[in-house]
Amino acid sequence: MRNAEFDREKVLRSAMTAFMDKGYGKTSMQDLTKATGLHPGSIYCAFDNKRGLLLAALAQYRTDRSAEFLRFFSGNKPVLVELKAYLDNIVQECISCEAAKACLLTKALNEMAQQDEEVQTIITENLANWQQGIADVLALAQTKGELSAKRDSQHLARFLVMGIYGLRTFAHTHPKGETLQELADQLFFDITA
Amino acid sequence: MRNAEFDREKVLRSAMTAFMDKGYGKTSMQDLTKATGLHPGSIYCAFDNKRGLLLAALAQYRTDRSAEFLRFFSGNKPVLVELKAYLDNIVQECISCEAAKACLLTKALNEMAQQDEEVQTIITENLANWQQGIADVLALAQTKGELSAKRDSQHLARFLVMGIYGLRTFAHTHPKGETLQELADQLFFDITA
DNA sequence: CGGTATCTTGAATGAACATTCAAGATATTC
DNA sequence: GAATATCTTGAATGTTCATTCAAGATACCG
Repeated sequence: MRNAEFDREKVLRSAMTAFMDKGYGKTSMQDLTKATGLHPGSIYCAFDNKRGLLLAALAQYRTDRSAEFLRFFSGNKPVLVELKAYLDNIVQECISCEAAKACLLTKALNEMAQQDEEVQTIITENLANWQQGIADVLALAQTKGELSAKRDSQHLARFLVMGIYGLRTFAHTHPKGETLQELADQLFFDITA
Repeated sequence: MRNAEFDREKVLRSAMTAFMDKGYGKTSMQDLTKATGLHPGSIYCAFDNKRGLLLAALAQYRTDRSAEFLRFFSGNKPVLVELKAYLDNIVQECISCEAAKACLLTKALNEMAQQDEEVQTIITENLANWQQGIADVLALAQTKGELSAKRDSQHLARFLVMGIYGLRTFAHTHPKGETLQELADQLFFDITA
């Protein structure tokens, strides 16, 4: 008997980064062996193939992002304050990482659209899950009286999610930080005012 | 002497569609010969290589989109009515085409980010040009008194463009038409109210 | 109508790639 | 410490792809 030597989470996070840098298609197996430190045989043993590694990386991404979400919405501060911090963090991500690294889900979604139905389904479910998280947060803000209950929280969540998608695409064309922050502020205002 | 036999515009539009369907990387030369009806040699003769064909297709896309823009903003109706029709048309595009086909520029931008600086520059310029077109339209609406001049037209244009980017990404996850229309309506309201 | 410049054709080329697999290494068990 | 089950290694494999090029076809000119 003998156990695998590599740290699965570390490997998956390296793979995530590689996929976010170049996209799935242009990330070669050689890139992945360099990024993960694993040899081809090990990758095929552990994840079946390149696509399997993508699926595993997507699962890890979901886990990591969920944990991050819970950290931001711990309930220690007013919901809207937490939401503002969450948005500001997204802006920082867009500025600091080289733009492309913004979100594995949307990056892969753009690339895989109409090509790999299973991957697309997984990504769509993850994004729907995230959107529901946002809707729950907004509904909580409404019951706490921080946010007007006039507009449906699901409706607001859809608009906010759309805005965040747009913000990330906008960041590709406009690496200037202040513009992104201004847009995020406007988005927050339109949702909460 | 002898002239080329193919119709350049038709060829470029076929190439555009092919690139929008599969993305640049996954569109093989075989796909392109099938889509354009040209043999490899002819493509290389006319456009140097696959990348040259992409550049030519991007130029054609810009031309086509500019013409479409002018058609929508001809000045026959109130600016805001024209703008609403323009947005509704984008929604229809997202619904009817298989989502991926939404916009060659953003699709290519997502794919090429951090990889082909020249292509990225061309795309960014095209998008900036489009954004300025929107800003001009909004400024016109302000001088005509259709739109409050309280918010800067450049600021409004950025927000609208961000929204449209987001709408297109949202369409990938949510092919349902009414949701997209609702989002577009909300976006129009937030800009004009 | 013949000559020629240019275009078209599609098989050939070489590079890059995902994947496989047999040999080597090493932890665990008895 | 020997046996063995499992993991690691990385060169080999076969495929796919962008690109080339020489032969063939065709329009234009004199």
